[in-house]
Amino acid sequence: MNPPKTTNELMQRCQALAGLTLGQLARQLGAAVPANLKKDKGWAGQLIEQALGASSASKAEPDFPHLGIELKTLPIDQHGKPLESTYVCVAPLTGLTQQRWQDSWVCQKLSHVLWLPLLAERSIPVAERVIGTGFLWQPDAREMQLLQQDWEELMDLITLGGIDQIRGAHGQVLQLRPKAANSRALTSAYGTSGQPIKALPRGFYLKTAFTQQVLRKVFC
DNA sequence: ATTTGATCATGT
DNA sequence: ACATGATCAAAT
Repeated sequence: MNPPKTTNELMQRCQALAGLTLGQLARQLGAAVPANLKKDKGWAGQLIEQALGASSASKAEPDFPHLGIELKTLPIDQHGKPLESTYVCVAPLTGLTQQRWQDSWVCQKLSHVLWLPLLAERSIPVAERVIGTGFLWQPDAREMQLLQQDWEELMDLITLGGIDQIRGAHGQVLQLRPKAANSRALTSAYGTSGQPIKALPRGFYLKTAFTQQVLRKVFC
């Protein structure tokens, strides 16, 4: 699929997907549907990227560079409640330490998101899971402030060497969790005295309560 | 090893 | 029941 040239074109393609099951979409694209997502956790997201013409899979860029839009699927239950926290990006444990919030990876990624809800209760077979109505979102002033607050708190802990004290429970809307192949993976970080150490790579995630509010604003 | 896409599955 | 911590696959 070629990349959409305009936001309008992107949203039209998105509309065309609403109501389809993953099985129907996979058949259109000639893709096989896995029996479960245990070993294909990103399958649905990548299928939808392909359907919409996202051009930068596996690159550190927005999904639609020309439009500056990031695509995120959002697994929900039948009541519209997010089933999972939403992965945003990896956390820089070294390097860009004096970064301002406005320049941060998190802020840039979240500044323009195309959310695509996906009815994905685990009791529903993968092929029968239904694609919802996608919508464009930009954080309002209140949401932006909550995100910035949590980001600054977490970045302080990282730069002050508190990486191994950070747990998922930190932060109101944004949390820091492991993001690695397994718990033995290591990357560079700062220790409690500022010395270089090796630590488990982390990523930023949006908590479900936050994404639920985003959905409510749009559908209520 | 990193960054993309996330969901799994156990502990609380 | 739910969130936290752990994990899987592909591309680079």
